[in-house]
Amino acid sequence: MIHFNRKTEYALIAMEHMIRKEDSHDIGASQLTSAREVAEAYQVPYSLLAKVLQQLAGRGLIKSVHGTKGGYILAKDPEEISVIHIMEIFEGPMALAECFKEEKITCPQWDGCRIKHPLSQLNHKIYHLLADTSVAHLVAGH
Amino acid sequence: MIHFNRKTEYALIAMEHMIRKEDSHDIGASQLTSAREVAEAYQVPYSLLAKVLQQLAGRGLIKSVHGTKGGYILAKDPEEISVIHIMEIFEGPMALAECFKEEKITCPQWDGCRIKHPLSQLNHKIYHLLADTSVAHLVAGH
DNA sequence: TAATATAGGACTAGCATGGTCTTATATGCT
DNA sequence: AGCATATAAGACCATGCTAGTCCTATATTA
Ligand code: SF4
Ligand code: SF4
Repeated sequence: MIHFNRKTEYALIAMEHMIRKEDSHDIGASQLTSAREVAEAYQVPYSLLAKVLQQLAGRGLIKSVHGTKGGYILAKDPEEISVIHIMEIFEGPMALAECFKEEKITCPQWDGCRIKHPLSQLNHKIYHLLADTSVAHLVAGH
Repeated sequence: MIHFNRKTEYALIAMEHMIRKEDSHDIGASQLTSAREVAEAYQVPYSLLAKVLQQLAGRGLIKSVHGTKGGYILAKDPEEISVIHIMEIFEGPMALAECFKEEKITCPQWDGCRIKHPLSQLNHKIYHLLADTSVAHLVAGH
């Protein structure tokens, strides 16, 4: 089926939260966002969210700060981060059909398959929809 | 992740096969297509394909003929059958996020969730891509 | 009556998802 | 120094879905 898994959604929720926080320009307020802060604000399981943020940090999308008063902060322009980028971190390469993401073809139907080319076109259209939507678009008013 | 499951692919393969057969206008050749014929032509597991075709017949997309020399034949204009229609038979309602297909909301994040509206827009765009692609489009040259 | 087709239910191995728990480490505050 | 709190990372697990098999019943033709 076509759907986001929870990790992707939690990542998007957290990113939206951090973008909005940055936009608010609250002088004095820390720009850092901790996993706990997001977990409590949106009722997301803390342990799982923590690892989601760790992965985002590992990919360089956000920067982490250790220790008390630590947390995360955006490391890139949110306009430059696409929804498909987040998705592929948590769900692997997007492919409507298995054969669209494989080096060596494992699908037994491949030889005789006559639908792979038209489906590949659909695949590209959906991919570009997701690639053309940045996480900044998720923030209301953007 | 965003992908078709095998049943959907097998259904699309079978539909494409039947459309092409109908287009060929072979006088004398039976227009009926058996599950075994498709299974052998595309190396699809017969038992599984049989049930896929049964479901398509149950939904009225194809008509079944019992007995020896029986099989299936298209019951509707393939231009009028969308890819999303086939998908939703085998994978349930399409929804990028769970909350897009529920009557009563079960997602714990729903109240505070700020990404559901922008994601819903994405959802509709993808849905219409799939709704605007008919199974007839899958046939080469269409 | 035998062969072959659809109809449909029961069952299962394997895998992905979504989650928890534990430990290690870094940092700020008193 | 010592504690509280933050990230980092791995092990572990319950549940549900996927993709498939197998078996039986029924309809039709030769
Ligand atoms: S070859 Fe055809 S059946 Fe196999 S994965 Fe690609 S599209 Fe699907
Ligand atoms: S409410 Fe938000 S988090 Fe919950 S399913 Fe909908 S989009 Fe996802």
